[in-house]
This record gives sequence, structure tokens and C-alpha cells, in this order.
Amino acid sequence: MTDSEKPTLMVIDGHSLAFRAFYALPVDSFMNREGQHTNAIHGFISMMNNLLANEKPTHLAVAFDISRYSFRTREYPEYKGTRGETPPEFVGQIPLLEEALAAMGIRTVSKEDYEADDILATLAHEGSRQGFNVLVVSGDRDAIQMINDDVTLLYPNARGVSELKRYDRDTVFERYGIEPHQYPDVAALVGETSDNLIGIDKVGEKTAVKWINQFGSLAGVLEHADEVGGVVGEKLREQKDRAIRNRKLNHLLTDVDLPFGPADLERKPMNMTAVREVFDKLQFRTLLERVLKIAEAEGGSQSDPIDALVDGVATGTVTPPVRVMVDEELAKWLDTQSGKGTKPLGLRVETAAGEVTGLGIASESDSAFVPWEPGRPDYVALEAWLAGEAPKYLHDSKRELKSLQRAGLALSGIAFDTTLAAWLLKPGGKNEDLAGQVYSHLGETLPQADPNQLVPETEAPSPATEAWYVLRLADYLADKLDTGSRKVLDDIELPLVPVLALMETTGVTVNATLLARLNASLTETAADLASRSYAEIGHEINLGSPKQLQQVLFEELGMPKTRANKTGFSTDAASLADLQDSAPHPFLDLLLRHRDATKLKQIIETLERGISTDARIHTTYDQTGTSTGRISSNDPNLQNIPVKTEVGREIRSAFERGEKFETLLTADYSQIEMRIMAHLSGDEGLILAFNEGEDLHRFVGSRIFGVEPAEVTPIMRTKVKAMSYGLAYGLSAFGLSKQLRIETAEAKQLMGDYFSRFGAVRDYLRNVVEQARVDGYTETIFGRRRPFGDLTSNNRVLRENAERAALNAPIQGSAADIFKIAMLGIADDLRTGGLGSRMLMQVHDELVFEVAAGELDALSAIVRDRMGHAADLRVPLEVQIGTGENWDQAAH
DNA sequence: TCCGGGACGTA
DNA sequence: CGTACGTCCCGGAT
Repeated sequence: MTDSEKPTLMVIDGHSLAFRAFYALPVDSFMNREGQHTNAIHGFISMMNNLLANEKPTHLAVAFDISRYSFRTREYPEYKGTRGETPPEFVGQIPLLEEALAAMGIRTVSKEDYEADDILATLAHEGSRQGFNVLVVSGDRDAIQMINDDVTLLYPNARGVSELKRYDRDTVFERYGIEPHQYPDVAALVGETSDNLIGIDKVGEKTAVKWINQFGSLAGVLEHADEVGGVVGEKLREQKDRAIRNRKLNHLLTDVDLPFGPADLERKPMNMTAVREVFDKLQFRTLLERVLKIAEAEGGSQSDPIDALVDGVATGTVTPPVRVMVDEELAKWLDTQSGKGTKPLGLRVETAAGEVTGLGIASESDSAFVPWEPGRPDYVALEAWLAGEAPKYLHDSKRELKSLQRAGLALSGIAFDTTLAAWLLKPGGKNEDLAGQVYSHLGETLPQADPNQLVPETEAPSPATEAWYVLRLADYLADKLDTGSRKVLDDIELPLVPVLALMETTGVTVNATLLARLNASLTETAADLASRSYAEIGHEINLGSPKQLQQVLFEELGMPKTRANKTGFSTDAASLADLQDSAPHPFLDLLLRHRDATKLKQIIETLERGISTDARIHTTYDQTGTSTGRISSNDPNLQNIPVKTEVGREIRSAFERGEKFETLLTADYSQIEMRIMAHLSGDEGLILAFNEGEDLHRFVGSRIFGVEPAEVTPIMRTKVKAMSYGLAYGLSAFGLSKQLRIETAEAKQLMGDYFSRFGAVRDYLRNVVEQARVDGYTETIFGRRRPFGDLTSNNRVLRENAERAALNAPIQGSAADIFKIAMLGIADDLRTGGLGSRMLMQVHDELVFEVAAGELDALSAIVRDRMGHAADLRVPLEVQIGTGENWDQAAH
């Protein structure tokens, strides 16, 4: 067998390489959105990619130390004792690195009481005996002893891990003048500073090598110690115990008992979904591409997920044959499938350019494709089935419903939605399309037509087959849902689908003329502010460029440095306000006002782009857009329309009632999150406050400051308000002091006083986090769960972020539940009451309606009732209602 | 052309 | 060193 025919076993010392990477790459430049440092992971994976591409190992493992303690530290406690505390920025990266490697199909190994190098040596030894080419990748010089004719060492150079130097017998001899197996003898004499192993005084590499060559080995040297003359000879005789101890410690074990051998380390295919997920979390975009490329190259010969994507449905799965059905056959089939006691059917809508072109309908054993052409009379049965209550399982049902609606088809009986179910199970995860869900949940692959190819190599699956997969996914997901989540799905999310769809198609009238006028005026304002800004600093810059602003503020004007961010120093509004205090300059105010004007301009322009031909804006609500249970809005986002400033409210006033409608009506909950806190914490003081119906902040203020409610000053009220709201977010005394621009001590005092009066609130907030740490998730009043993993993380930033999110989740989430329940009730009443008024917008705790002529009182009653009774809490739910020609007027 | 970061609008 | 979002622009990478 020639070398090139031998399999290649690659074994890597994970810790030493990751550590090298950590110091080679700037720690501050590699951080993901959660504040997790990633430089070591990045460097390591980058090196890994190079190794995979260049060395093409057939067998591979990465070894990690479990701890810094091993049998060596037991024998010699000072071993590696010079190493300081592992930097905290490094520690948290190892588990993530292991996760990334696992996704890449790379095995990681470690063993209690042994160092990674021992595992490497054992595997190298075995591999060499079993006929492998062995590549050892390690940043530890002790690894040199493993080198022989079959074993090569790849050792990082001083610059990090991007370049690895190859050491084989010849290179070692050139470099040290000895055989690799003699290296530990040399090292024992010289010592190894990094391991805290002191050598013989006065003996350096040269002397040690000379002796070893002269006497063959350390044993030989010690035997002939008497023959060595001079001061070094004396030292050798005096300190030979050091050398003996060093030699004992730097000997790597080649017989560690491992539960597998080299042959078991054959490379596994990458799990592309997992790779994408992990790399996405780490925000490694370029690396992801490189990994994908490598996976593709590797996938060429063997069957792995990459090939499976091309080859179609994974072997072992038998999809029912697709029957094309129309006319009587379809009617008959639907009849037999959807009678009493029959199971739900999977439904999938096929569209091209937004138009429905066909439907897939599937049972467990049967799948039908129904080509769709509008107006065919023989679709009566289909239309009746779609519009009826017969249960249907869908993927992304709101989208499907809207597609059908555009084709003039009504859809009812949405009994399961795999998108919603997957979201409820993992509300922080990303939305996957059907093929993605099939892959990640069922481990199978749906063939995907490549949209970039005119003649696709692979044919897209029939909607009928897709519908069949929807059924299977639904079974799988339903099984994973706990009863609480299932109830949320059945009682809240699924019924909400048609309600949201209706709001989207209804849209809201926007006065384009008014927006255009506002835009023009803001354009002037912005231009004026810009030129005055330039005059202040003596030249023109792009005021929208934080980078150029930094140049002006901190270099040209020499202002004191603000809060640091990744690109330098912050120029956000809070920082600029601070600067106005410490280094007043007219430029600052002009800049802020310019920002304000351009921001509003942008919002207006985004809205203008969103106006449809019916003069209305149709947003899209994303029912799975948040981790807490809220709905998000996009294209355009109607949940962030300005309200706080005068000009902002002018934008709101462009949202008008539709022509045939009497007025707009807005309804919102007052202080719903605080009420939920009162309910959940059971704090008698807070509950009393709400039941008395008194101004909450005034009530709380009087308790905290020990004055009569009437004596609570506006300043006191502001402080109390900020704190009350902040509590539900996990606000710290420091954060409170910054927000209110008061001393930290005062903020501390304020919080202390608050908690001494409303102690149950503190107990509750604490308890939420503790419970979540135990359970691994938080739960809303209605059983909606949000999982948390990082509550037990060793990384402080991650852990504390998770803690704040966890304490907020039940509060924000319960409010979302309550609000959705209210929406369902209102939609129900509107429908059954046959009202012409319409629900238009949802902004978390506010609803906007269009009131049909003569329905104001009826609608108000419905809204008040449904919102006020959406949940049975220990405090009342207060609803505020306002009306007006436009959204601004309707506010209260 | 794409994408991350900064900034900022809302609840 | 306050939760939850979406969108814009800039500037560097591609």
C-alpha cells in the first residue's frame, strides 16, 4: 500500500489550538449579537476549514482537556502552574466550538484525568500501527515526540493558527538535530517554561542536544553525568532529579483507554441545517460559505445530506403516489376523506407569481393534486370543502389563506399550522419553509427546484406530496407540544390566523397628500439644519454617517469620548446629550434636530412606498415574529409609527378613516404589563392601587416618598413611572440613574424604597428567574412557553441577558396572550353581529378600528367588553377608547 | 450587491 | 448596566 492509498487520520488538540486562535485574533472584533465572544471559535473553524480542504482527512477527531487538572497535576501540583486564570472571554467559547464541530460532523473527545495530548498520542500510536497516515495538529511542543514515519505534526507558527508548519522526522532533525522520540529527553533537560517545568540550570537547547547525541538518551546522560565537566556538569549532577521529573511529566501516554479506535473516527457528513444554525448564531457568514463549499466538495462521492438534496427524498420514505384529480373523482374523494370521524387532511397551495395554480391535498395514504383554473364549475365540492369546517393541516396557513382568498376561495377549518407549532416550540428560532422543516424535524429532504436554473435539474415536489409532508410534520410537532402550548395553539394562535389575514387585506387608509406635504416640509427643515451644521464645523460631511461624525466630534472638535462601540465611540442621542453638558457646542443640537427630521422623512417615505392602489396600506403581521408571543408587523411596520413628538403625530394624522366609514376608533389597555405584574406577584399594595382606580404612579409615589397622593410632585411621578416600567425589563440601579440622569445612589435608594413597599414584586421577579433556571423555560398565564438555555451559562454577559429576558417574558407574553384573546372575541362579535366596522391595526396594546355608520356605540361596547374581560385577573383590565377622523385625533 | 452595525421609531 | 421588535443608512467586503 502506498502512502497515497492509506487513509488519513487527523487528530487535533482542541484547547491548545483554540487558545492560540484566541490570542491571534482581536477579542473585541469577534462578538455575536448576544455579546458572546467568538474569536477563538472563528480562528479555530477557519483553521479547520483549511485542514479539511488541504489535507482531506478520512478520519478525524478533536481532543479537549476536560479541566486543567490531570494525573500530572496530582503527581506534580506545580505542573502548568505558571498559567494564569483562563481569560473569561475564552472559557465560554469552548462549548460553542464543540457545538459547531458537532454540526460539522467532527467528533470531539476528552477523558477525565488525561490531557488532550495523551489522547492524541494514543490515537496517533494506534493509527500508525493500523496503517493510517497520521496528522497530529497541536500547539504543544511535547507533541513532537509522536512524530515517526507515519506521523506528521502540524504546528502553528508564531502568528497564530492560520499557517501550520509541517514537522516530520527530517524537519525535526534539521531543526533540533535529534530524532523526534528524543525530543522529550532534550526538553526534560532544558525545561519547559509554559508547563512550569524548570530544567537544569545553564543547560539550553544546544547543550541538551549535544549531550543526547553523545549519550543517546536522557538515561545515558544521567548514567554518564560524572563525565561531564565544568559548571554545567556540576549542575547536572546536582539537579538531575529535575530532569527525571520533567521526563516523567512530558512523556505522553500512548495507551489511554478509549472507547473507540482510529477506524471509528471516519468522517461523518455535515449536518447542514445544524451548521447553518450554529454559524448563524455565531454570525460567521464568510466561514459558513467556506464550510458549505467544503461540504459540497466532500459530498461529491458519498451519500450525505448534500447529495440527498439533489437525489430527492431520502431512501426509506415512501410518499403516496400523486393522483391528479378533478371533477367527480375529486368530489367523491373529498367526500370519503372528510366525512364524520375521518382524519384531517394536509393542504398545500401552489402559486406562480402570486396566482394559485393548484392545490395539494393529502391523507396519510393518499395524495391528490388539483390543478386550479378559476371559474371551473366542477370545483363546487372543493370550494365547499375549503370553506367548510373540515379540519385542514397547513404550513404557514395565513399565507395560504391569503393566496386562496386572492383566487376567490374561502378557507376555514385551519386545525394545525406547522409554522405556528414550530414557533411555539422554539419561539426564538428562525422560520423555516416547508422543506426546511422536513429536513430539520423529519431528517428527510424535499427536492427543491433551483430557481436559478431555467431547466431545473431537480423537479419540485408536487403540492400533493408537500401536503402529505405537512401531515407528517403536524404529527411530529403535535407530539412535541406540551398541553399548555397546545392550548395556546388551538385556542389563541390558530383562531387568530383568519383575524390577522382579514386585517391585512383590509388595510388602512393613508392620506398620501398629507404625507407628501409633510415630507416636503421636512426636506426643507433637514436641508436648513444640514447647512447650519456645516457652518458650525466649517465643512460638509454626511450627517448620517456615524464614522464621519466621530471624526468631527472627537478629533476636530476634541470632545470627550463617549460610550465605546464596535466602530469607535457612540454618537447616539443619549451620548450627544451628555456631550451637550460636558462640551456644549451648537453643532450638537443642530445634529440632533437633523437626525430627527431625516428619521421622520424616512418613515414617511417608507409609508408612501407601502400605499397600495386602494390608497390603503396593507401591512403583514408576523405571527411568529417574536420570542415572547407578541405579533410583529412589517412591509411596512405599522407598529412603530411616531407618536411622541408633535411632528411625529402629524404622521399619525395621515392614517384616516375609510371614505364610507364614520370615524376611527382606538382602544388600548392602560398599564397592562403593570397589572399583570400585580396579578402574578400578588402584591397586595399594587393590587390595591389598581382596584382603587387611582393614578398608579401617584399611588406608588405616595407610598415610596411617604407623602399624600396629592403631594406627589411631577418629578416624583416621573421617577416612579420610569422605575415601575423598568422593573419588568430587569432595570438596574445604574440603568435607572442613567435614564433619569440622577446619581446612582439616588437610584439605588429609589429602588430600595420601592421594593420595601412592594416586596412581593421583587420576590416574584426573583422567583421567575429561579424557576426558569430549574425548568429551562418561562410560562405565561395561558401556558405559552419560552425556553432559556443561557440562565446557567458561565458567561456572565449571556447569563445576565437571559435573566432579564426571562423575567420579562411572562409579563410581556401574558399581555400578548390577553390581547390576542381580546382580538378573537372582538372579531367574533363583529362577525356574528354582522357589523360593518373593521379591525385595522394592532400595536401591541392598542387596536384601531374603522367604525361603520351608526355602529359607534355597538362597537365601543363590544371592544370594551371583550378587552375588559379577556382575562380574569386580580386587578381590573382598564380599557381606554377614543374616536376621531384620524389616528392622531382618535388617540386620547 | 450583500451584510453587519449604528441609530431610532414603537409598545 | 432595560424587554420586545423592523427599517433606514453607511461603509466595508464581495
